[in-house]
Parts: sequence; C-alpha cells; structure tokens
Amino acid sequence: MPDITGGWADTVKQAMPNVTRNTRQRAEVLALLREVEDFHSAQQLHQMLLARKAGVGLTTVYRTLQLLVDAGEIDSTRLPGGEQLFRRCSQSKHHHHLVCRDCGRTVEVAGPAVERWAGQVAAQHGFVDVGHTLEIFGTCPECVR
Amino acid sequence: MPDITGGWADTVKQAMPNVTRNTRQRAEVLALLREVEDFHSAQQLHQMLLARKAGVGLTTVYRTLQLLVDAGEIDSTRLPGGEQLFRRCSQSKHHHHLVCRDCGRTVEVAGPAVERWAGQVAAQHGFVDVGHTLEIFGTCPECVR
DNA sequence: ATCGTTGCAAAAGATTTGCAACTTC
DNA sequence: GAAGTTGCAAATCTTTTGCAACGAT
Repeated sequence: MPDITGGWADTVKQAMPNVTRNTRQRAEVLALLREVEDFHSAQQLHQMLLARKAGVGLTTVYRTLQLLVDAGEIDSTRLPGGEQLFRRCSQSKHHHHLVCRDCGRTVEVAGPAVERWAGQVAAQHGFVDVGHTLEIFGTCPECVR
Repeated sequence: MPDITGGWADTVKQAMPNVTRNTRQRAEVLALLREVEDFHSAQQLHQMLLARKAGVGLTTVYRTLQLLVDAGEIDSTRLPGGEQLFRRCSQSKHHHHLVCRDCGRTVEVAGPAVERWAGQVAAQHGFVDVGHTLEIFGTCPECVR
C-alpha cells in the first residue's frame, strides 16, 4: 500500500519521542500539519484549528510545534520580519528554500553539496551537533513585472 | 594613504543616500559600527552607545540601522530566537557564520561554492536581485565539555 | 523658517511562562 | 492518584509608531 503521507509520523508518540502522554490536542496539530503543504506560522495554524473547532489553545500549538522541531519532524524558518514558520518535512532529503521577497512564494531546492560543505566546515572547527539554515531571497518572475 | 576602515563609508550622507540631514546621532552609530567587528543586536549596540554616553536613543538606533541596511552598508541576520543582528560589511567577499548554540561564539567561514550555487539555483527559477543567508549552528569545543 | 530627525512613551506582535484545573496512564 | 498537559492571563522581548520638541540647512 502506498504511503500517501510521505512516510510522515502518524501517531503522537511516533512524532514526539520526548513525550509521555498521548493527547487529543497533539493529535489535532499533527493532523493539521499532515494536511497543509507550505510554511505557516504558529498563529496561522492556530487559526486553522479554531476554524475546524479543534479546541487547541495557542499555547499548546506553540509547545507542540517546538516539540516537533526538537524531534526533527518539522522544519522551521523565519520570515524577514522575525515570525517563525513551520512545515512538515515532506522529503527525507534535507532541502532549502528560494523565497520571493515580495509575494512570499517559495520554491524548494535541494543542495546536497551545501549539506556536506556545512558539515565539513563545522567539523574543522571542532563543532558538534551541527545543523544549518539556508535561505535564498530574490524577486520572483511574477513580481518583476 | 591606506584605507584603515576597509573602504567603509565615513560620512553620514555617504552611508545613507536616502537621508537629507547630517546628525550627531547617525554619526555616533556609524562610528560605533566602524569599531565593532561581529554581529550585534540593535539592543546591544544601543547599550554600547549608552556606555560611551553617546546620547542616542534606542528608537534612533533602530531607525539608523534600517537606513543602513536599505543602503546596503550593513548586513543583517536573524538569531534562532528572532532577534535581528547587524554588522558592517567589512569584506568585499561574502561569507557566512558558524555559530555556537550555547555561548554564541562565531567563526567566519567563506563559501565561494555556495555563493555560486545559490545564484544558479535562483536564476534557474527566474528569480532576480538575489541574495541569501546561511548560518551553521552547532556546539563549539568549549561548550561540549 | 522649514522640515527632517529625535526620543519618549505607548503600541504592536510574537512567543513564553506561572499556575490551577484537567487528562492520561 | 501521580504526573504529564492544557490554556488562560500575564509577562517578556524585540521592534514599530504617534507626536511634540528639537536641530540642521
């Protein structure tokens, strides 16, 4: 049977190893993240949960998202304005984003070479537990006109 | 005569074309930025100005930094926590940072290959006026112990 | 004298935290 | 019933804005 979710964790405990209780709220957040494609802010996700009467508080949304980031189940970026955005990691391969300054349109790009380079550089300086963030900004074809 | 400042704009009007008045406060901010090496937050810079009794308000620090970013005279990044950091563009060559999660220690690293790659990727998607940000995070040798 | 600039205080936003009530195991 | 979770309200923190006073040209 094909895995429609792209292999994404289905259950709360699967997604959040650092957690002991299995709650309705966490399941709701997971379910929502499974449905949406792009990056959304915690506030946006909370609004969506309100809209579907999921009964999940904003605080819990923040806390759950943080757990998921820690567990590596979701990616997070930051908007130029400082707002944090979250999104399900759809591909096993790590990737980056090409973001339009004007309309916010996002294109995913893979950069295996960059990954390796970052790891090497960090290792050279004795850093461990390494991660990185890379965003490319520009004006997309739509917004140039 | 050698240019000690690394060719960095010396005067207010030089640094901020989009400005008409030449004020003491702006000169103070410029002077400070000329002296500090690494990234600092607006708040940190303001503290330094207080320490040297420069008489520049926090609001003005923010406004001046924004003018300088717009003018392309300083770089800005964002910490994982969302705080914005500013730094004089000291080198013509673009480079990135390896930052310790715990102590904040920063190592500059050059990545010419990454630059080229980012430009290519963006061009492939028809994006123009391209820039990028790349930060590598990890735990530095000091903080591992 | 004009009009850009400053800086205080207040507003605006996003995110975090204290804590009592409530679930899950 | 013990311990993890929730969610409200309040706190925190960074950054922005209104506006009257100020200062550069």
